[in-house]
Amino acid sequence: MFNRIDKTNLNNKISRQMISRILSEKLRPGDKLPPEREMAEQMNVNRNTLREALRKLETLGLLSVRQGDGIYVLDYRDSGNLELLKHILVSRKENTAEIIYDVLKIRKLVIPDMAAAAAEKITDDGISLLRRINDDTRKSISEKDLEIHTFIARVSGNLFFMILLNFFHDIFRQYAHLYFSFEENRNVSIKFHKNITDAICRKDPKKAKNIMHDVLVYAEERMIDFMEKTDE
Amino acid sequence: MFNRIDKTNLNNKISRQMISRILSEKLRPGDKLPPEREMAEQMNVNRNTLREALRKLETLGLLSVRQGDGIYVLDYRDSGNLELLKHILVSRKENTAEIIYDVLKIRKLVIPDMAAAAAEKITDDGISLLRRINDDTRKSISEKDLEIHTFIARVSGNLFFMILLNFFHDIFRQYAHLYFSFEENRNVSIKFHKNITDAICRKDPKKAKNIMHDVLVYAEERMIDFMEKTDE
DNA sequence: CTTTGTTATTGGTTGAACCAATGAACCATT
DNA sequence: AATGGTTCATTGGTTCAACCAATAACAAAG
Repeated sequence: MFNRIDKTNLNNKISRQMISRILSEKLRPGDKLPPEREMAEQMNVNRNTLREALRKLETLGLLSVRQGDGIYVLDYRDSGNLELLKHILVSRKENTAEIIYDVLKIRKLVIPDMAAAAAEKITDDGISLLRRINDDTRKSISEKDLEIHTFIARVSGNLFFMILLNFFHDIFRQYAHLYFSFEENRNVSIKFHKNITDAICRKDPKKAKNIMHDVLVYAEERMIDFMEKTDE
Repeated sequence: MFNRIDKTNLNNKISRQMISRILSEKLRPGDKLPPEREMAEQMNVNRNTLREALRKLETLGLLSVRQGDGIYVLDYRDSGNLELLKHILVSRKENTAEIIYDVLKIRKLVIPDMAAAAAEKITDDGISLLRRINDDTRKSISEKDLEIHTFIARVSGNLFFMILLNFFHDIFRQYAHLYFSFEENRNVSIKFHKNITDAICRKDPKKAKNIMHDVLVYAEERMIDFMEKTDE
């Protein structure tokens, strides 16, 4: 009904401005920023507030802050992290599609093996839990999909899988509603939930991997359809 | 001769302490932290300094900070990112080996496809550049190895590959010196550099992928040897 | 030319004050 | 009873001014 009011904090605005300066290459790797006191004055904010923003950029791998020396811009291709990739997707509208394709490609590469690992490691308790999640009829398909994937990630026992899955969910969250609004996609998911649950509970890594791979290929195709349509 | 003096910044120490409290589950997901003023007093640091640390934890996906309400601990399995994984590896010594295995597994899954993508996308300019890097005799094998991988990542054109490669380098940096101290490993790398360069320059994605996969399997085995030895 | 000391610059930390969002309690209207 | 309005204490957000500490650049000494 109503749009969300933008209540982002000041230090958030500062960091977003600086990130966009770096991603748009107005600030280039190796560049030395003005002293904190000077930058704060230029932006008309307090130095402490600016420093909180700097700490964030530092954590994102965009800046190197050296006491007594100064603040330098890093090459995000060398030091950037996944958190940064999210920022790029919301700030740079031009290459969105290209980056999404790249992310889809790696998702297709990684997540099937996550399902295989889960099928290898699942315990009897895990099996009954997974079946219960799958049989639960109260939740929407979209919610159930998220829940099943998250559960599989945890069963895989590999923290790296969990982190990557979270990342993919963050990236594709905005498209989920669109995707599940089509009945055909919903039906594919219902079938997928049943099949992947069976494969994992039967401890069949190969089958789990194949099932996961197939559904990702399907989702990728739908995704590309969306992107091409919104391009027009 | 002398040990390095710990010159880490105060806000760094604060964030490390808080991270370790969360990872050791003294602070659990959903827990509400004391007010900033109170925490600052407990730690005997200034509130502004504490806030810089909080900003970092927030960026790492460990905390949710809400004005007027309070600060809450998030479940890092839901919201953590790769940067956090590095922190875990330096702070939690117990599961180091387990996490390293997990990382090795995903590296083996992803990086071969990066080589394949590079072989598909490389241009004539790229080919001559890669050959020049490979023929350069001034650099150490370790340096050249890093340079070749980084170049392949850039040629792949996939920012996600670059970020993951950086992550892997960060993780394994400390082991690189040990690895390249063995002549056998150095010889494997020399051969690998030659072969992967040839495959990519001949635009043979399949071969590039296989070569990359094989060398990662070899490195993984050596890595596991190291880990088992240091365990004893 | 190298080493050592000095100094200006720049990030790091501090304390106190005030602003702004939130939630809880209470009240008034319906 | 249920809903909306008001108030207030709590808590994060921002600002200001001052001082501490690391670094680089330069000068001085050898």
